Amino acid sequence: MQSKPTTIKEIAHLLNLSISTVSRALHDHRSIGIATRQKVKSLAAELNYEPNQTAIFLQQGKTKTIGVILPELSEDFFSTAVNAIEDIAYEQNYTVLLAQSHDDEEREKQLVEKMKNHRVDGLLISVAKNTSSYEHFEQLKKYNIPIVFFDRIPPLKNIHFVACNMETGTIQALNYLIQKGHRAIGLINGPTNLYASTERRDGYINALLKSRLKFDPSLVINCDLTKKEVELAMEELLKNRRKVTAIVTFNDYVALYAINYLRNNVNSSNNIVFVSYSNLPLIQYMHHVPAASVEQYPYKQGQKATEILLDILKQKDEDTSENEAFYKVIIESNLIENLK
Amino acid sequence: MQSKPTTIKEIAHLLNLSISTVSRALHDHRSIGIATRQKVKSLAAELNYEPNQTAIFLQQGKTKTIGVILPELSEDFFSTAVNAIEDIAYEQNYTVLLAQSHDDEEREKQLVEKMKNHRVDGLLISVAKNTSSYEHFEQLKKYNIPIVFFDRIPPLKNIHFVACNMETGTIQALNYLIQKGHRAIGLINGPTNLYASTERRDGYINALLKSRLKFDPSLVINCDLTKKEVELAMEELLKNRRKVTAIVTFNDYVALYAINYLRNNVNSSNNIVFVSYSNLPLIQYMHHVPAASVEQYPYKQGQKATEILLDILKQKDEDTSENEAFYKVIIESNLIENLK
DNA sequence: AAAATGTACACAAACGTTTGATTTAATAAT
DNA sequence: ATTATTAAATCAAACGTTTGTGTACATTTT
Repeated sequence: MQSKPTTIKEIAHLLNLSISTVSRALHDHRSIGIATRQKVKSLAAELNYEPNQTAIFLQQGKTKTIGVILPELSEDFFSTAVNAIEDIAYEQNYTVLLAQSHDDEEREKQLVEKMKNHRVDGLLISVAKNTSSYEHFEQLKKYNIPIVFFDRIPPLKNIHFVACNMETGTIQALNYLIQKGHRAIGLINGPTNLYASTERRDGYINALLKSRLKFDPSLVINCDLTKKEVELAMEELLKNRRKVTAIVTFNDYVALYAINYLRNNVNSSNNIVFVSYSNLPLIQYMHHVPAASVEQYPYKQGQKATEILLDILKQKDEDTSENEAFYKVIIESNLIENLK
Repeated sequence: MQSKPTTIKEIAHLLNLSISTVSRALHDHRSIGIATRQKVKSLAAELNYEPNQTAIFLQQGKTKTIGVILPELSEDFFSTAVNAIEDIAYEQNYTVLLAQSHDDEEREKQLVEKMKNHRVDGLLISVAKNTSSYEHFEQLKKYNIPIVFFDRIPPLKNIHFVACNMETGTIQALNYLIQKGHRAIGLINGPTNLYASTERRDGYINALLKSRLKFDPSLVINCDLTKKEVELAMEELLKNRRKVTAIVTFNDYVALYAINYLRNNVNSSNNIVFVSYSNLPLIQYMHHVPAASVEQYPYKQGQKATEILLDILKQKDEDTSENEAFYKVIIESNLIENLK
């Protein structure tokens, strides 16, 4: 007995009513008599009627769906963010269409296309590491599909975004290390095209200058965050003419790679202090813990980004006026000491 | 210049062709002259035409979308599984609609409804911890929406599922411990209504019996996997008249809680050996590492489940015949020793 | 030269809704 | 008694596709 789902049409036919009457009855439209309303509703219930959303989507030009494109779901930061996104979306009766770019620009572009074709109402994006052209985002604007970028934001002018201010966190990190007496502090940074890398570098430099310490460019190394390049970076830092006593790493994964590299390749007397970003939940259980982490609040970022997007969508419903204000939310990062 | 998306209709009008001709031209239908095909295609490209999927969905009665409902995205096991699911879905040009039940039966039911209304082609579900009634799943069968359960499967007869055989892994774990000389081995298990709990318990008992050891029920404690209950379980195990020297824990999180409990509440001379499940990626960096973990292959499970679902969908397209075979895929778990 | 075949396109229905405009009948106002 | 008002329901268009059937014309077959 695998009946096709009941339609409004069948109900109409069964009750000798018009389709529109049934539709309105189900929506409690005042122009429908209370008696027929009841008749319709009870028959609908009996037949297990459920509105076909795809039809409604087509009719309304909205899908009550938001697309989410992010680099890697297996990264804790992003899965936590999606967690938040889904929570907020659920509260407001939206659904989440999820896809990962695997940090591949080409795939990212395809996904944007796909999301557009699916007619998502809006998009939440954290851009791929190596994305260097941004037309695929610009295009969506033409179709009036709002995007809110989070965490990894592209260098574009008129966009909505929520991100963490890594500079303040970095300054806190540097101050923390400087205060502990460290002078030769390395920075294993991310790819130069990421804004997050720029922020870390700026914070690094500014903190040094404010403490009247000299900035030594050879202590800052960019890498693509893979294990291999992190190890190369470590190699280079250890070769530096100054003895590096502390290292700031782009994120906890980089810290892991670096710490492991030390354990495996260097006489363990080498007691470098690490400060990292992200503050992964399991970090507190690690062998050699980074002394502190700059917390980036992934849940809060996901939450805020979603709230903004849903807000924009609501405004679009109400206003007709072109709203040209852009949400630019900065969440301040914070240094969190890891108690050992 | 926020033009509404181009439609097939506009193209038709612009070229003085019928809508159907344009549609067919874009699909390279052989009944359309090659000249018009070109004309249509180039104009479509020029106008940035993109088919409106919602219209196609309605027309075809399919959405090329699979729904995924799982308990907690922030759990590593599940985010890894989703990672796999999205990968496979992407390969086959499907999209993923994602939602989490937060282990709440009521929310799970609502989500199933929502997915049904969204007319997902199929569903991938890992059921909530405390789900105890299953009509919401049964209902979907009526509408011919296939479900493939993974990891947390309900006790129903005619269902598709892929799961890990925890019993063999558990037996391996017990044998490993027995061989190391342990005799009083505790088991901190999950809720009794989970099949996964039953499997662990069965494996636990069978391994003991095969080694001609007596099964002591007081060494097996069920809990709801929260930190609090895990600590209560530890308390109870430590109170046991026999001196527990090894503990098998339902998963790595439980192990974490238990190990931390020991660190904080007991004189550290207490050197209990832990064996756990899951094998989280960061486990190798932990302070006090479980000696071994039963790997459940979350990526493989997600992958397999998705492949099965897409397979079923493909069959539905081709055959009309009622296929009443049920996929029941068991992935063997494996004990993996954690080299310290 | 008539009939059969093939080519290139158009017509129109269908998918399941929502919604503005219209109709019908009953009721109230003048 | 006539007109205006209200209530209750219907009609029909629209959303953007796909697809079975129909048609006109040219080409081939006999």
